[in-house]
Amino acid sequence: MFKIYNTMSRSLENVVPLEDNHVRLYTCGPTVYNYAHIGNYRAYMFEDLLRRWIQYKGMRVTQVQNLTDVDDKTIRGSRDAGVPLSDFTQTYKDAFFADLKVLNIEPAEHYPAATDCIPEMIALIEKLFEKGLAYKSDDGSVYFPIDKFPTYGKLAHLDREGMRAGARVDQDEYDKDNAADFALWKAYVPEDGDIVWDSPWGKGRPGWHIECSAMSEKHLGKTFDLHTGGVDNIFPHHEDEIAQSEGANDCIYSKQWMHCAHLQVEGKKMSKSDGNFFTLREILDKGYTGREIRYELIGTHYRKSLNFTFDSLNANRAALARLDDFHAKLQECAGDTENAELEIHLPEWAIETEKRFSAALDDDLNIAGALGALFDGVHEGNKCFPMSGKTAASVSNLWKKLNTVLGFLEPPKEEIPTELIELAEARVAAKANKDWAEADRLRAAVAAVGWTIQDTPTGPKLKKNCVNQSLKA
RNA sequence: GGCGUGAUGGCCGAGUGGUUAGGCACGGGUCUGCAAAACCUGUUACAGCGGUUCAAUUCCGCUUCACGCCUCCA
Repeated sequence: MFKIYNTMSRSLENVVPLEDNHVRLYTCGPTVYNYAHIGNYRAYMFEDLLRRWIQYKGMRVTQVQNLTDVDDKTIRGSRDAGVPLSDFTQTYKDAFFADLKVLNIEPAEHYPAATDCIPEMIALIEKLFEKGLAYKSDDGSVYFPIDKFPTYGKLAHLDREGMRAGARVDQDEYDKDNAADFALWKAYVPEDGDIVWDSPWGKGRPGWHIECSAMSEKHLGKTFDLHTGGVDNIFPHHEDEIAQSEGANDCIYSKQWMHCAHLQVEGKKMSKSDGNFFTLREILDKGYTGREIRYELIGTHYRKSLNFTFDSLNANRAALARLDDFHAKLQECAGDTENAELEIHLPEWAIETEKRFSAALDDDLNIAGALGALFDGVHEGNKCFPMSGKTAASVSNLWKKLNTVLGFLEPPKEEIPTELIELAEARVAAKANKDWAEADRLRAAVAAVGWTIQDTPTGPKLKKNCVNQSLKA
């Protein structure tokens, strides 16, 4: 049974879909005003592991991830760039999807953009008016009166006393009944330029929180199974979504909530002034691959803050190389063994590996435990080489199956340059003549262009070295 | 002020009331022309102080330290 830590109940709970065998999942997506940073991708990576694990358990997933393409930042960005909002955000939408590919994050089923769902948001706000859960202020904006929603604060576990009015907001600056009331609809201001929609309450644009309430309902219904995001979303964003949706629909919004901790870089909170702020692209430019970054981002339990460092990124290369080596040997032994009913040829240690792997991920996505099991399996498997074709092929099948969850087990295909193959062949000849000096010279020549020759019983093997080993921040 | 996390060996990181996590790095050995990889093997940790217990890194309390949230940041 798959157990997760539900932020709402603050306890471990089984994942049992409301609809038979179908998990409906809402994951808060990016605000497309810039290239997403690796902290963003930590969250999306956690959600990727989550959806892949649900599928591994034999359930179907419908995931919705919203794209916030209208808000203060996108409007400011498009104005500064002097391009229309839709052009401005399109650049970053495209970049986002390209990044997901690089990281091998499985696409969600729906990526609704806020600007495509304005009518749904307006309808939801109208409903809140009918229930007395919305009011228009003197500035023309529409707010949600949290005092009229008794359970406000149930997710964040904040009470009215805890939310000290004026703690960080000057009450006088607002035309709200209560400083903690949040905007459902923001009245038009000149800085918004041509970014404006008509509504029953006048021109303006939607507030941020209403977006997710409207889009989740559109694609997943009034009640769905799981809602996720970064811990910083717990309050106020998710709390406000609950107030809006449960206030309007009188039913539970999301049955369970999961939140991932933040990512730090070199032990500190990412910030531009500390020089440790990185977009995915910047890490790639330093010579790391999407696969290596995936391994780094997925490898720490989602509720623990992840310290992203270049040292650990470098260490990951060695770990991945160990996995790749095992994989390569497996392929070699499997050859083109036919694939029928290979499961029955799984050796005991492989069965044990799968068992431990599953038990770990079932336990609130204990990825470190799962990886421990995987590496133990590699260790056991390494002792068994050379394996029979059938055994290797069935272990290889298990490897593929585990990779549907991990997404980094298939090594990238490397084309070996023909001149290197020639060098390796020349070296075989030199070795046959016991001309060790020439053999070493040829090996050095291969090494000079970033490749390694490994002598094996079946001849030399060429492997590309990890690139840019010494790169640092 | 309120709410809430966490402190594990050189580094990263699981887990457990008494029995090997794992990865990286490092040392020794086997194999190899030499390497590489693999295998064998070594270093044996749970912030501090109390308490519960036959037994605590694991449960409870306190202390110290670090971190997060308390209005739009994943």
